[in-house]
This record gives sequence, C-alpha cells and structure tokens, in this order.
Amino acid sequence: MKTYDYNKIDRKWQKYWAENQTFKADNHSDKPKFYVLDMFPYPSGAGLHVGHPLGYIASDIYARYKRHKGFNVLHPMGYDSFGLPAEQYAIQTGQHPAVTTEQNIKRYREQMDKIGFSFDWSREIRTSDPQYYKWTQWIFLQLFNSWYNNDSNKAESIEALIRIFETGGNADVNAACDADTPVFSADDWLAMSPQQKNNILFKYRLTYLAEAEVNWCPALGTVLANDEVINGVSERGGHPVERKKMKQWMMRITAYAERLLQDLDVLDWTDSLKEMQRNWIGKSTGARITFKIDGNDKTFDVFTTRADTLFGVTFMVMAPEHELVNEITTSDNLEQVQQYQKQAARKSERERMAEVKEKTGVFTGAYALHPLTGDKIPLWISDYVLAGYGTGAIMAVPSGDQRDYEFARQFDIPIINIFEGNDISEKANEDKDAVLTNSGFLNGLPAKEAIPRMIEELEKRGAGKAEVNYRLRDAVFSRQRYWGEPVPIYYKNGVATAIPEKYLPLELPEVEKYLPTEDGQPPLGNAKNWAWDETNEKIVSVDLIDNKSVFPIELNTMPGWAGSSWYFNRYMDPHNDNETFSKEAVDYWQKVDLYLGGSEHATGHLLYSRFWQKFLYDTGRVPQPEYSVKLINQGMILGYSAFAYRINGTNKFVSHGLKDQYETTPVHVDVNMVDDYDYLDTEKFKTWRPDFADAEFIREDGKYKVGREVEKMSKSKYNVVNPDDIVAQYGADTLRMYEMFLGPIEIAKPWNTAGLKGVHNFLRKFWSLFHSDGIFDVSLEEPTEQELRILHKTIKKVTEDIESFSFNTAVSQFMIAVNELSKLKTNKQKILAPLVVLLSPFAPHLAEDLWEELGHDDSIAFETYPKYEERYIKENTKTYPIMINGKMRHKIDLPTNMDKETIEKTVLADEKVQSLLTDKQLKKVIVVPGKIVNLVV
RNA sequence: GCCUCGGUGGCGGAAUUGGUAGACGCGCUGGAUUCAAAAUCCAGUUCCGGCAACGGAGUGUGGGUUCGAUUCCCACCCGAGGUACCA
Repeated sequence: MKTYDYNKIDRKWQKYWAENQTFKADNHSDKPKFYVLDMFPYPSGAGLHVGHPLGYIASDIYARYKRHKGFNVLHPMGYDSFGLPAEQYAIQTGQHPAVTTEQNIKRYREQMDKIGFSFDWSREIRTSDPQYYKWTQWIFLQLFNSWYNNDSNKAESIEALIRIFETGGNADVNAACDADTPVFSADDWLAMSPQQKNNILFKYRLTYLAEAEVNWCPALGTVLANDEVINGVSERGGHPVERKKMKQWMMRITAYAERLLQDLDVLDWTDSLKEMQRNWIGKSTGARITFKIDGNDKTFDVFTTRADTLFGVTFMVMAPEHELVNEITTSDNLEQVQQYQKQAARKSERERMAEVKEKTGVFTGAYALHPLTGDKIPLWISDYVLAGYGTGAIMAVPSGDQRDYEFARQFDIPIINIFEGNDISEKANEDKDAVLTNSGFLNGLPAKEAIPRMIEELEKRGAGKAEVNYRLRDAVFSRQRYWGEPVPIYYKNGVATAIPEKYLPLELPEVEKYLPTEDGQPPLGNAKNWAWDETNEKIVSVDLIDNKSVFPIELNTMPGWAGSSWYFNRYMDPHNDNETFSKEAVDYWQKVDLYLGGSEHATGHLLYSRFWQKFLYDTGRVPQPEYSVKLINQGMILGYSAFAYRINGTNKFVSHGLKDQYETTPVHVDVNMVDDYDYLDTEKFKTWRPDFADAEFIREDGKYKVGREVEKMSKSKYNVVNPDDIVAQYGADTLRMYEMFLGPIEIAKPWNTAGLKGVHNFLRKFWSLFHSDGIFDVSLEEPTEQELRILHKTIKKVTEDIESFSFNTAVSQFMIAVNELSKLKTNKQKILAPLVVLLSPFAPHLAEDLWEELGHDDSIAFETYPKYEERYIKENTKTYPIMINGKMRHKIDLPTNMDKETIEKTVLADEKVQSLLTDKQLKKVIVVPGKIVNLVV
C-alpha cells in the first residue's frame, strides 16, 4: 500500500526547484518588491545546528507567503566566512582556513538544501571571497578618506577638508574629531611637514590609527578577546594577560552616535532591542568640569551629569590608566600606586565592572582644587572608574552617588550632606528631586533647576561647560589575526597610505604559520610577499623593502563585523565587478523589508551595519539611511548540555545523583551520547576522547546519569544537534513545522525533540485526507456549511498568524482543522485545495506534491491564494460566562448582537442566576458585550 | 555589577492584551482493533478531596491597584542573551 513517502517527495521537489531556478529573483518586475533577509551564518566546523534553521524557516515561510501574495521576492543566502574558529583550527592542524571554510560551506549548503529553502542561490556571497572583500576594502578606503562635518551632519571627503585647512585653518571646522586636536591657522597648516599634516588628518578621518587598550598575552604573543580571558589568564594555556595600549585602526562610529540614536525612532524593531541600542549609545547630557591640580600647572577634566552636586565633592578618582597619574603621584605614594596599576592591568574590563562588592583604590598624594571654593580635594585612583568612558576621571560625591558613597566609607573619606532632610548614615541619595543644601548659591533648588545654574557659573569662571557625552566608543578595527580582510594600507616612511583603489582586492597572502611572529607581529608578519612596490604598483617580497619605493604593508586584518556591515546591499547586485552594487539595483530593492536574526547581535552587527549604511547614504551610494526598518529577533535555540562529573585528580566519573559525595569537576559530554532519559552511553564515552579511554564509572542503579544545563549551542560545549537526522527520519516538512511549533520565534528555548511525532502525524493525516487506500482520491462534491466554516476559520487564523509572525499558533490551527476534517472524513476538493496553498509555505514539499495531483488549478484555490469569507466565521450566539465577584459560576448562551441592557435583563431573569443570588444582595452588574457578565454582591 | 528578555500542568507552549487559565502537541492512564506487538482510532489527564454532582487551591515569591490580575504597579528570587577582539 502506498503511504506518505516524505523522503521521496522531498527529493523530487528539491530537485525540481533547483533545476527550474524557481526562486531566482529578477531586478526588474511589474510586481511590488519584497526583500526578506536572514543574518548569514558563520560556517562553523560543527555544521548547521538546529538553531540556525529556526530563523531561516520563519523567513522562508514569510518569503513563500509573500510570493503567493503577488510580490517579487528577494530571499538570498550567503556566508560570513571570515572568523576566528577557522583560524584556530588552522593553527592546530596547519590546514589553510580557506580549505576548511570551503568544506564547511559545502556542508552547510547540503544541510540547507535538505530543508527546502526558497533561497535564490544565484546571489550567494561569501565575505572571504576576494571578489566580495575587494569592496569591503573599498568601503574601508572611503571611510579612510572621509571626515564627519557636524554642521552639514554628514560625512565629507578629506580632500575638501584639506582645502578648508589651506584657506582657513581649522578654527571654523565643526567636525567629529579627536579631543586633543590643536587649533591651527591656514599658515600653520601650510608650514607643517607632510608627517605633521598626516597626523592632523588622522584626527579627522573616519578610520584612523590610535592607541587603544587591548588584552595582551605576552606568552601567546597575541591579543585576546575579553571572552578569552578568565581571571586574568588566557583561556588557552592559562598564561597571564595584561591591559596594554597598542596602535590600532579605529572606526569613528561616535561621529554617528546622535543619528544612530535618533533614527531608532523610525525603526520597526522590538522596543527591547531599541532600548538596548539606546543604552549602548548611552547619551547623557551633563557638564565637563575642569579641575586644577594643587602645586602643578596641569589641569584635568571630569564629566558629570550632576554638576549641581559640585559642593558635595570630597574626593576625586582617576582611572588607574589615566595619563596624569604617573605625573602627579607623590614619591611617598608611588610604590602603592604602581602596584595598584599593575593589579588593575591584570583585570579585564568586564571583571572590573563585575567586582564592585568591595571598592579598592589608593591615594596618589596629590590634591585637586575645587573650582568654586578652592578647597583641596584628595585625588585617588580606583578601578571602578574606567579609562574608556567620559574623561577617565570623576568628581566623587558620596552623598549623591552610591558607588562614591561606598568608596568613601571604605576609606574613611568625609561625606558632605548636600540634600535637605537627607540621612547619609546608610546610603547615598540619588533622587533627582531632592533639594540642595550646603551648596552656596544652589541652596533650595532641585537638580533640574540647579544644573543649568551651576553650568552657567562654571562657564563664567572658565571652569566648565555643558557637554553631551556618549557611552558609545569608537570601534577598534584591527585584529592581530590571519583569517580576515587585509587592510589596504602601506606604510610610507611611517605614514599610513592607501593602496590605490584600482589594485583592490588586496588579497590575503600565503603564510607558513598562522600564529603571531616570534617578535609579536600579527600572523601576516610571516608572509614573504607582503610589501608594496610604489613605482611598479604591485605586491613584492618583504626582502625588497627599502622604504624608498618599496614599503611594508599593514599586518593587521579587519574584524569579523567588517564584511557583515554591508552584505545586505551586495545581494542586490552580487556579481558586479565595477562597483559595490549598481545604483539601478539599489534603487529597485531600496532596503531589506524583513530582516531576521538573533538578538545576540543587538549591540554588535546591528549597530555597526547601521553605521556603515549611514556612511554609504552620506556618500550617495544607497537611497535609505536605514537598511532594515522591520526586524524580527529570533530567539536562540539553546543547547541542552550534558555533564559527567570527574572526581578531582582521578579518571573516575560519578553519576549525577551521587556527585555530592565527592569533590568533582563537571566535564561537558557530547549530547549525542546521551539518551532521552539522561543516561550516558559509557562505551561511546570511552572511545570519544583518548584521555577517557580508561575512564571508570560510579553508577546509580547500574546506569550513569548525566547532569543537564541549558546553554548557548556551541561546538565547544558539545551540545550541538544537527537537523539532518530529523530530516532523514521524518522529512523536511516535519522539521520545518516542528521548529515553528516549538514556540514563538522570538523567545529563546532549549532544543528538545519531544513532540516531533505530533507534527509528523499531522502531515500524515493531511496526506491521508487526499488518499484512500493509498490512491489519490478527492471528491468534487459541494462542501457543507460545517466544512466551509472549518476552512474559512483556518484561513483567517493562519493568515493573521503569519502576518504577526505567530507561526507556532498557525501550526496549531492547521492541526485543529485537520482533526475536524478527519472526523468528518472530508475529501472535498473545494475544501482541500485552498488548504494546500495555505499550508505550502510551511510544508512546501508535501504541498507541491498534492498541488500537482490536484492539477495546478488556481481556480479551486480561490485563484492562487485563499481568502476567507466573513459569513462562514460569524457565530450567531456567544456563551457568556456569568461571574459573581469575578469568579465563574454559570454560563448562558446569548445572541451576539444583543445590547447591554437586554443582556443584563436576560441574565438576571435566568433561574440559575436567581438561585445563585438568593441570600445575597446585588450591588452592581458589569456587562462587557461579547465577553462577560459579572455580578457584584 | 550594568543593559535586555523570560519564569504558566510531568514536558514544549496557548490565552482575542484587564474578563471562562491550561488551546494545540508530547507524555501518561484506560478502552477498541490484534494471536501478539507496532501503527491507528476513541475517552480521560493542573493539583488536593470526592464514586459522582461538586468544593477548595492554583500562572517563580511577597505585597498593592481592581467587581475581576498570567496580564498593570512595587520589592525580591531564579534562568537566558549581551557587556565592545566569539559570531
């Protein structure tokens, strides 16, 4: 007997779609356009896991739905193929990252093909492809050759800036530039050496070189991410790590801070995501106040949002890295200060922010002078002040700020109470409505009125001014890595110089080793051919460097986010060799209409890409200042990690239930060795890794039970589940519908396969409606009212659910419909055909197959897309719950069109209601038409 | 620590946004079918008490607003993501 052969159906239609290029999008069409985009994946060695398809399936459903609705849909896919894991694998195995990346991409493609996505593969892009990164480098050079004009509020060319300098110096230039940019006249400018001019220009360029703090690991000779630093030592090898300043390429994203903030208002993103970006940009309006140092000519600035609390300052704190610390520290305190600096350098930024339970710090021996009273204020250093935020120094007001309060208590620094009726014995008063006292001319005022008065006073004395400060920092754009885009820059006598655009792409050179060089240079320092011959304009051997016509090329590469900051535009015109993308293509597609991706990118990719888009907008390359107005954040599918418990110092593992009897360390075990009941296959475990070959087990009831924990799905946690097995066992349509059924797309949830069977059963039942004894068999009879009701209710609900991205409830709705139709044994074409079309975005393989058997007749499916009819959905009666004091006590069926008064009368006349009301006094009747009747007694 | 989100049966999750909590699915229990099993179908399934009708409790915890709170407000606990070089 013929059955629902999903594997055969999957293969048939996947082949058909590929051969017919069914989903190829055209850049010309009479139909309205719609661009559905997924965040492209990093092709990891672990393969595509079940979390990736969650978003891709959702976007695919929407893309297919939109095609049915008559749109010209662009739905592309590609790979973010530069990244650290491929490089680390290369370091371990010597395999070229390009080779492993290619293998991984092949694997990803096979896996995706099995799920039946409607991607236009003719537009595939890879960020590691020279034909792609050629244009990433090109954009880098455009940024390098631009500055941000705060008056016109956009990026402009550096050539134009030079002309301004030549005629009028920089006094009238209102630019986003470094804080230490000196003021010069046109004559000054003309008198400068090329080197000096270059240094000035770097203070304006949108990509520039600067000293930035990094986690430097001397033993590994490399820079580490905060993630890779644990308790001050490297994750790999446990070597000490220190904070160190290094020359880095930077991106002046802060120039765009205000626009990035303002334009959030036009984005149709979740409020939470916008809030996250808002907080990340962190605009605060306040004041910059300048303090003199006692017995020194130097001054330093602090930023504060509460200038009104200036009279409450009893000490000052500088970040340990602050440039003045070494200069002002008195000899008595030098040793302590230096020791503290060393200690702070060992902590990562995150650790410093996390460890605030007990404040630490040391006194420098120096004093600042209060700008109004002239009082001497002790100057401390502490790691709760971060060098990277504000000015790297604060004025501490212990009565008004909790952190300052704790610090003062810790070190017995006096606290001046500056708020009326305030008790400072327990904590600081951070209430902005509190009224000031002990504050001279500000007495009796709340913060709102006092702040402008204080700023006015400071401006009068030249000791401060109003200032807007952003938490957002310029982005470090250098990576001491191999597997990334080379930076198209060479160093001509120390001056960073652009490699001319026409020689792009500057292709990654071959190296023998992917590790840093012995003298601590980035991996590209190992390249033999990595020098620029300026005369002949080509890449030559480093042996030829003479610094006359042959110069060294930049050794840093670009970060992972470079390639992903503009790829969405490249899909519009992916094979263009002459430019990033044609004006024609971008004018047609404009922007992404629906973007789907994880919320873990909230303050990374989603901010950087907005920044690049705005820059491209300023330079006229794109017509929209935002590329993705509508964004859906799919929640991550989390892994369900499994742990075995190794008894410390042994190779014995104790079962989860007994682990408390021993001193143990949990070890991640591969979830594929664990069954549904959390029992570990100990034999597999022994062969899994060589060091476990002679492992012994302490079991409970003869079995070894693992511990479980929900974590991010990642190869290193051995909790990755691949979708292939599910596709093979149940078919692609089951996987697609199950992932949607799992829960709302935007919520993070752990992967589990319980329930797969239910979705699979649904598809089998649906297939069965069309078949009797395995033979296709549908009836041409007219449907009954009851059948039409089921159909139209389903169309209404599913359509609404798709439009609102509630794919989980849409799947439930299908299940309800099929259950009801099964009970009626419906096999009528006029009911089933529209359902096939409706189901096709979810289960395209099965739907295509049934549609073929139905004869591709659009007229039986309400002409290509089913629409519901209101008359089949309207109910004539409504069951009203009758409540007494909010508790449900009775139900009464009433006509839906009955008005409020009649409902009340009818209900009160009801026998059961009257019996319920005996011995009770009715106080009020609340009638909510269509909803409830509540009797208050 | 800070920012953002979440917490509902044995499990994944519904709930028209202040109006019958637990839709749909899994699992479990009983039944039909079968020599038997699988598969399928039917019924039941929040917990406690009761043969039942029914009664009581119940949406992380503690308070509050309201005729009525999973939903709104306050405080707290727990979990997840991000925290600037993972992508």
